[in-house]
Amino acid sequence: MVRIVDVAKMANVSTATVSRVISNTGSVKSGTAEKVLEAIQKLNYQPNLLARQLRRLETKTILVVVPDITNTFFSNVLRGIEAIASEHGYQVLLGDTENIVERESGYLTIIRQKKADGMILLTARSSQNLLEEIAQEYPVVLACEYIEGSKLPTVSIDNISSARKAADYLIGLGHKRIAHISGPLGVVVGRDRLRGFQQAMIQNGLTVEPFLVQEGDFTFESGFNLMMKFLALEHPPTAVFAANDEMAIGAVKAIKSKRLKVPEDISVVGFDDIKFASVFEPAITTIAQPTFELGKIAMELLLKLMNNDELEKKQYMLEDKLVVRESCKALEREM
Amino acid sequence: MVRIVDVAKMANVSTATVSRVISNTGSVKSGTAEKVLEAIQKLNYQPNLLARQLRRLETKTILVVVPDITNTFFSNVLRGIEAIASEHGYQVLLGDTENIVERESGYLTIIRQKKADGMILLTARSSQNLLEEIAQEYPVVLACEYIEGSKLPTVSIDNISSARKAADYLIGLGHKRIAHISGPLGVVVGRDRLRGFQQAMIQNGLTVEPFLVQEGDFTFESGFNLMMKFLALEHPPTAVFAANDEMAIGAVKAIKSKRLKVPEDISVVGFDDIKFASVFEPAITTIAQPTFELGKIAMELLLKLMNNDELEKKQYMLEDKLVVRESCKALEREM
DNA sequence: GAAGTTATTGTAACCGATTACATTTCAGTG
DNA sequence: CACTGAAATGTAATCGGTTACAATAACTTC
Repeated sequence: MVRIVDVAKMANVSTATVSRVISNTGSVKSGTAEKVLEAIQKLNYQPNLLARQLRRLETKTILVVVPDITNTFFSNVLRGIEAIASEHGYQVLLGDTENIVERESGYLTIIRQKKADGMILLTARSSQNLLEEIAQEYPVVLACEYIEGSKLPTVSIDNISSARKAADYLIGLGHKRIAHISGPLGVVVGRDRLRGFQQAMIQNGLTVEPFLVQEGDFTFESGFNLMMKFLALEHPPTAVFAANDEMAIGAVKAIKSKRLKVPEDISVVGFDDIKFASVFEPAITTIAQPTFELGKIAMELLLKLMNNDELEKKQYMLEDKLVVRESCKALEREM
Repeated sequence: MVRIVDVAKMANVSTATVSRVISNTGSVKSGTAEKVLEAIQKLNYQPNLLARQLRRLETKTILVVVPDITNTFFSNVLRGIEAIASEHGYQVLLGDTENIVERESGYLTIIRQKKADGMILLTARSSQNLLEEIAQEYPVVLACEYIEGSKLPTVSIDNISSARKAADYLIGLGHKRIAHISGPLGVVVGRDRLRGFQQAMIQNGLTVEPFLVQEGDFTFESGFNLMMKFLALEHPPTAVFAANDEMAIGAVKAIKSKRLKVPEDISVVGFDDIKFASVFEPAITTIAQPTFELGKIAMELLLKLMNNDELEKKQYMLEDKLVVRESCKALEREM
């Protein structure tokens, strides 16, 4: 391995000078700099980052914890994060919890071990205490999911109002028996989207039938299975709001498996606007979150935290929008 | 920040003893160990990994470079890698090139800077020389894509024979005018799948019409656009083999946009078996690669390389299989 | 109880860079 | 030409652990 001393020796200078040339700090005569650069070239020298980082006590790495990297929603947020990160010379270490809660806390220790300068959580399901404790000491930003009553810096959409928007849309189309396939209720987004759904129903004078709210786990399969439950009813709902697109697509598949049609027989609304939502047939009407933007702002926030800059604002709520496609239809007949 | 000396002081021992307790090496009296552990607890001490790694000259981190993390094919391979990696105490640093070739070489320097002990490339599009040079000095494993004539440790399927298998299937169904939407021909997988297609055609006495082979770039959009070109022909092909599922789905969408049906009017075969291939309608007939397994074996290979173990075998070819679903149909009438 | 082992603990060098501080070089000035 | 201040360079401490080696303690054996 080529070390800085090897370069120094070859160029006939001290390691300090080499270091100065590399990092472009301090003053070095142009002649000397040339000699050094030449030696670096010749030896194909690459500074050992571990050593540098140890000395500077920073890693120029941030950790991003994702619940499911397979989901394009998260990978798109990730891209927003990466764009800003690399702009500022930061590398992104990815942690995929695969929806296993325990893995999350595993990743929390990475930051305590100084393998990363900060972290962005796209999932926050582990104990709030642990999280707040870590956030006291290290720069942490929550994106997409937030924790009620917590003062952690957060970037997200307003899941309650978004869900309300989705339900309002169905109600506006004349639907009255509307079912909801929720996300896991142990997770804030799951609860919030349910709450938004309930608010919309109540505000419009509709009742939320307990059986028409079923708890899913954000997977395609759960969407399929829960929809099958609804379909087994004597009077199935005329519309379904699923808490994410994967479950919405699962629901559509279930409906089709019963030889019913979407949207003619049953309308379906999803959430997230994953890539596939527009490709699927029928194309899924859904709530689009500004994924890239979410990632971008989260990273910018984290940069400020790591710099100890003053934050004008700690919680950001971004605008989502309802993307109307083909999976919903106005209710004509009574069921 | 709590350092090892703080623990040592509190427990009234030397740093060496503390270190021994932490890493469970050497002998320490159980009484002393207890004192140390207590101090660690009390101070909430976490060893600084940078320092440890610098001393040990290892990072316990591997780098995985992916062309597109949004593609479930790659994220599934990644899961295989992660499973084995974490089993052995390794962390996975993810690099997403977003299909930009230059980014790949950017990631290559990470390993030279000792930020990772080894790397697995799920894409190998940059200069072969650079790659071989790096591989001389550092542990590198290629997965999914391989480089012709290179002696790098590789795990992949046999793209040529797989593509032949796909084409043979269409030929077996009676198709004669078969088109191919290839991957980028600058990439080995792209070339190999094309070659397999050509071999199958020729072996079955069919001609490969030049216009019926179009070069795509693995995106949904390119599949759509190229299929539109085929559809503009006076005699469109009766079957299409796309070099990946995204393009296959794009092709199906194009076909449907012309009010034609899959598979009744045109049969389509994809490649990779991404999650969505089975959900899409019609469900796409495709070549399934053992993704998890690919990742697993790649990581096992890398572990051996990093350990300087003898490799019994450097190139692994895994079995793929043709998954027959709904997107193909036997040709009945002549077109 | 002395000699010989073995178990336990401590001291200090080391990993490879960065950087505060010290020293040398050099240009400019009176 | 001596003097001054700035520029260029060097020396050595430092980051926070690990570990080779040295020193000490504890235990056997005769």
